[in-house]
Amino acid sequence: LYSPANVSAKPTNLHADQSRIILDQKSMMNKRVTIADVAEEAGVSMMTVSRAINHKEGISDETRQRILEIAERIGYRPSGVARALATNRSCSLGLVIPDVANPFFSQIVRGAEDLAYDSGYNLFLVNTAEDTEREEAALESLLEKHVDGAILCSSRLPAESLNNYIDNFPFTVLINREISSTKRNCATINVDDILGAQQAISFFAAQGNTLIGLIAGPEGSTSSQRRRIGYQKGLKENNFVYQPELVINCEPQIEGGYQATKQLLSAHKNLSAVLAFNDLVAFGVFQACEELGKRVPEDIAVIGFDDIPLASVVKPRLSTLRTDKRGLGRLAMKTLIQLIEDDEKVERNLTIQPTLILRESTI
Amino acid sequence: LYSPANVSAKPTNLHADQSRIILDQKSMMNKRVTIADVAEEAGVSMMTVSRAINHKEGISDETRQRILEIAERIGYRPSGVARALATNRSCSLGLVIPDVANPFFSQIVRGAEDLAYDSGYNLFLVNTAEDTEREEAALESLLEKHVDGAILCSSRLPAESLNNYIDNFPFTVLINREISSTKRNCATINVDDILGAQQAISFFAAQGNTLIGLIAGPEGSTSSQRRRIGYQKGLKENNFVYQPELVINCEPQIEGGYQATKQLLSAHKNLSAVLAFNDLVAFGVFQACEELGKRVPEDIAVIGFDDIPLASVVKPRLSTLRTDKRGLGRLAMKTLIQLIEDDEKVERNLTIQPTLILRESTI
DNA sequence: GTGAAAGCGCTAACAT
DNA sequence: ATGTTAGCGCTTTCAC
Repeated sequence: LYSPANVSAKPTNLHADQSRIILDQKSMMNKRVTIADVAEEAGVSMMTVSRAINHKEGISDETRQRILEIAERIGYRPSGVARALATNRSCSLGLVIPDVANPFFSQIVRGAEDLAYDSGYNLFLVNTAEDTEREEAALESLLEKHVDGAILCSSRLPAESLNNYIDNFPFTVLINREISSTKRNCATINVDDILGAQQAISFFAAQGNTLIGLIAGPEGSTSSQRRRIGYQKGLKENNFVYQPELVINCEPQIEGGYQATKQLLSAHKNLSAVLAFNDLVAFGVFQACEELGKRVPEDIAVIGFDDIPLASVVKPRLSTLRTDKRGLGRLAMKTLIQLIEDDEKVERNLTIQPTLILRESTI
Repeated sequence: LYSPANVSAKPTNLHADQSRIILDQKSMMNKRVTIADVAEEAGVSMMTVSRAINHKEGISDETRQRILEIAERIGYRPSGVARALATNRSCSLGLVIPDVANPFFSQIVRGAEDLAYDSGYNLFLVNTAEDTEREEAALESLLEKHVDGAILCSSRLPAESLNNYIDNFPFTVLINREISSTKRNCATINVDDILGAQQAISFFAAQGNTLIGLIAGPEGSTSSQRRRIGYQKGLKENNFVYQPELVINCEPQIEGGYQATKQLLSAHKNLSAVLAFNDLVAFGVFQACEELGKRVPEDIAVIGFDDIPLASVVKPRLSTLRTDKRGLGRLAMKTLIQLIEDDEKVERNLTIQPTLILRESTI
């Protein structure tokens, strides 16, 4: 029955055949190849396999090599789920934004995902659609998914609720949102809207404009409020009088800018410059000017905010305050990963500066 | 020491106090509140708790209610990781696209994520950056994460590799990519690029154009190949001669279209119409035309593909073959979920038609 | 350098 | 209607 000849004849093949049978059975039953399978095939314990695949020490190079080859051969793939349960680290992160379809946010997503990928994390993406309930539901689901951290972009959550979630997540990074007290597990990154608006106004002033309007976007938005403050500071800086009637709120899309501009221009026909809440609103300004027979930039100079990709494509090409959106996404992700990796010296409150890009909508 | 009086005096409070101590200890040690804590607090077995929180039957409404309240009170949150390990279902899905920053894909993402959210799934988003290695790495990571299914968008993977991944994922939906053999765990959704391109060419022909160029996008892309076929069919249909030198490949962004157009126009100065691979490429065509002093549409008519939001905003407004991107994303997600939920009658090969939208870039 | 045992938090299958 | 047992696939801790 058991002859030495048989065994020594083709031991490897026998072994391989046997394992193939086992693996075939596994695949029949739709079962994963596990660390136990690798261990059995290699004739070592599961621990040794674990050490090999995780590149931990305390194992000879020779056995590691052998185990790695076997793992490869029998099609072993580690289970992130099991690993997450055992280690309490999922290597998944959350990114919560209002709307990926908005080019401003999609650029942020791209920057964040790039870095997450480079760092070995996967990214859960969630859209809130500016809906608080949906945002809370999303955060709950991320909490259940055991994410190692999350980036929240332009969160509309009330302060109390937001604080509560920050406490529940291991780590969070907030984009364009401030919190009252500094927390060890939370960092914020804000675009310096005030400075940006100031720059625009100063530029307008230097060009000899005296009557400068602001199409201010949605009243409730933090960015809108900050841009209005910058507008006021810019006027003061240049010794102009702040006239509230030259400021008008609107929806942050093209149509909003169009309506607001028509209203503003009908009341102030000698307006010579307009700062728009964002680039889309600025496109609305263009439309209204065209309709009213005002030339841009000869009659009216226009500056937008954000520099979305098509700002440089529309006619006239739009001058705007550029935010490096992809860089912002990368920075947020870098900060999050630093927090996770317990980097002591990571800055908790970052500000990034927009850059004034001059194109054809200003002289 | 132990007097019945003490016990009966305020049993509930004692219990509550005790549990609070336990929970405080837990939170001190940064431990999760588990199903076992709820079970202990409620004085039932873990199974009963499990049944309660999962709304399974075989439990009285009364106990379910009581357990749910306790769970809520002590801050229990189910562990998706543990559940995934036990059930072999993660409630996570993967979405693999070339680039979220591209408005075509970001709209698809939005549609897909909306439906995933409604259906109780979370979505891992991955960008491939048109890089095959990165795509494979992404798929590997999704496999490790135990996703219940994945949507692959415009995959550049060689057929063999793609087939292999399809076999390894529980379910996949392919967008804009075909496979040789129908598989039970895979569906495909394709935009009818051929028909779209044909329509465009026929329209150009009807307008009296005789020399029509194609800025064809990336050579490896399926869409590019199909659009080229449609271009050829369209020419043939209208009795034009196919001249390969009027077709030029490029990167699928503005810059690519710009470069390609400059090249094409310098060699063929009498070109009177251009079909662009997508809207971004078409914007690049605009830029090049402007630089070369060609008016659109008077000197050159342009049609794009996709109809991204700003196609209707640029000047001139771009005529284009519209795809309902958000609808496509929703359809892909719906199909994936149907596959997962073992819907027998789900169609494995879907095609959606683009619509020719005429604006100002054509006469 | 390697292995055995226990456990992460949950649920399927089988009791009762 | 509720409880018990035995995992899911991996890592941690301690032993050798």
